[in-house]
Amino acid sequence: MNVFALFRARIVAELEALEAAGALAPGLDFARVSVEPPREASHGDISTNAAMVLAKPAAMNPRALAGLLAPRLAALDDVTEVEVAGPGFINLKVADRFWQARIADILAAGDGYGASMVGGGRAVNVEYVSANPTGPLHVAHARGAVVGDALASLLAKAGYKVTREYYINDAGAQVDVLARTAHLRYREALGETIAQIPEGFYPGDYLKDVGRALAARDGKKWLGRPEEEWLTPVRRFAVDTILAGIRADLAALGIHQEVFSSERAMIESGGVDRALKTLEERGLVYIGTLDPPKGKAPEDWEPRPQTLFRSSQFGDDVDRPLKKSDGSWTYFASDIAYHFDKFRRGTPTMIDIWGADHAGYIKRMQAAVRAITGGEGELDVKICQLVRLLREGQPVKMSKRAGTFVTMREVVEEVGRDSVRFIMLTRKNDAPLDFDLAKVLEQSRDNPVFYVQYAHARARSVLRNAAAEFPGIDSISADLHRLTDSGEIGLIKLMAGWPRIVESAAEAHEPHRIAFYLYDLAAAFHALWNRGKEDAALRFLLAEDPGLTAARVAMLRAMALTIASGLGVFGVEPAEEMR
RNA sequence: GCACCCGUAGCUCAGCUGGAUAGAGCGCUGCCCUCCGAAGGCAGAGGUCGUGAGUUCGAAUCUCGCCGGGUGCGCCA
Repeated sequence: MNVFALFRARIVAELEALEAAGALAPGLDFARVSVEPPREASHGDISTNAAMVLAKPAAMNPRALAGLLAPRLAALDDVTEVEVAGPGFINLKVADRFWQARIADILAAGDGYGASMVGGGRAVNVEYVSANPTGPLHVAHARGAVVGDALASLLAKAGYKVTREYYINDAGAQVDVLARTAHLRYREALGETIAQIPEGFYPGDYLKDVGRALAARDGKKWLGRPEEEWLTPVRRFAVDTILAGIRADLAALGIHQEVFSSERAMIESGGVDRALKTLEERGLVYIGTLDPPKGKAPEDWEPRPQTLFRSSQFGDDVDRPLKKSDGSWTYFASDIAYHFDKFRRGTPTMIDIWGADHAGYIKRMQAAVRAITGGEGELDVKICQLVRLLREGQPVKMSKRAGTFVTMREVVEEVGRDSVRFIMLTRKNDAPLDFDLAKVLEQSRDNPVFYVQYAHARARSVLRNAAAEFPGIDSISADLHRLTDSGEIGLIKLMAGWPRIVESAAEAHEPHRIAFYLYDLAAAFHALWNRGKEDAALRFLLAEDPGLTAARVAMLRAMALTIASGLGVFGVEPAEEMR
């Protein structure tokens, strides 16, 4: 239950009653009425801007309107105090008994606590990673992988019907380069000496394995044969092999996408022709010549007529080419077809997770989606900025050219998948991220992974002690009204805010908010714990007061469940104890 | 040249889609371990939210112009 949504409904009901009574002008739009926790705790538990946003349309002074509404809100169940503050805020204080009762809700919901139906079962497609099948995943891919996966889980928790998808770019020139390199390594595996990998080939050692595997499967079948004969089968073999490795890398991070879409398969089944025909029917395709990019004109620039898409009609800066000068489709063309395909599969809402270098591509893709779906489809693109890999504050050297880049797998093996997943979500997706391999293993408040896990482990530790020292303790039927300390009520209020966090983070497509929420929740819990050191009456387990102990055990169970629920969205296993 | 992203405490970053006196961590200063895990906690100092206008009851948040940093810019994907 989102308590703010609950109170919003109650407040709107009172506004409607005022309308019915003729105290307010009829036909007011309540859409802008928000009900939120005030930033300052001293302002109460719940705050609404209703009087301020309705003042103008109601032709009233905001404070006068607030004066009309406030007494009605004061009469609501569980409301103990109402004040009109500042320019017209109405602040409510809510009775402890209301908060105490939330513990029972959380225990009933279990680690699914926070699940919501705001998504209404609407279909969403989240496409992420989609790295070229030309090599193993490296750390930068891990960010997109984790962000996409967590966003998908978050949307599912908020009541959307989510498809997790990976787009295989197996049709471009890069997979031909892959095939040629694999063939070279294959010759090497069969005894030829390859002095140096030529320019324009993939230098990474990982392709030696592909060459050996091909030799093992096909023997000398492709030796001394012209490229036309082996290119297609070798390419297929190499792509399949690399892709299997990528899937294994993703599995090591705990990521399992249910749909893997092949660009090549889509092209071969006529998907691009179908999509372009649709655009043509809408009159959005023409032959034209583009201006050279200003300031950075390529040396070999010469104007050429091309098949263009009128993306500028849909918010893009210029029209974009659909065909290369040799008449073949551009990547953009197949990407349009791919998004059209996702749309036709029944997901008008699409989210793509892209790397930083693709930022300049967003406008044209969104333009294309709007155009080809007749405005029914919607594309949101989340850009994941670079990950700077550090160790003790010093940059870890990476060089993709040399083929010695740091793979995702190495990082997962060094620090563990849970740490990788959590750290990747501690920044907004569009902010660069520092990932310090030493810090994530540090046991200090400075390391959010540890800090949040520690809170969970501490709570579980107390619960284990409770089971040992109070056999048969019954936290389910505990008298929750015994939880009256301000720290306890404060912790419960934070826990009660979790469903709202889920809903707002899901709607904003911002899973990182959960990381900050969990950190705040952990901080409140650690603070409460420490107060038990100064004041023995605040310790959770009290031999002389089994009733209060039972209530506190219920609260701790709820705390652990809330953290587990949040970590669940991240795909992180909550720790039972720290080692 | 154009487009997109970013500019918040000495450093690293939050800021709930426009709300009230802008918040954390690190670092600095001073405290709290006979006691459920001190791997933690409490308190203090530290800010013209890059800058100048605009929009309105109200701007770190929205709009426009500058300044600074990053990324990208037909026939790569």
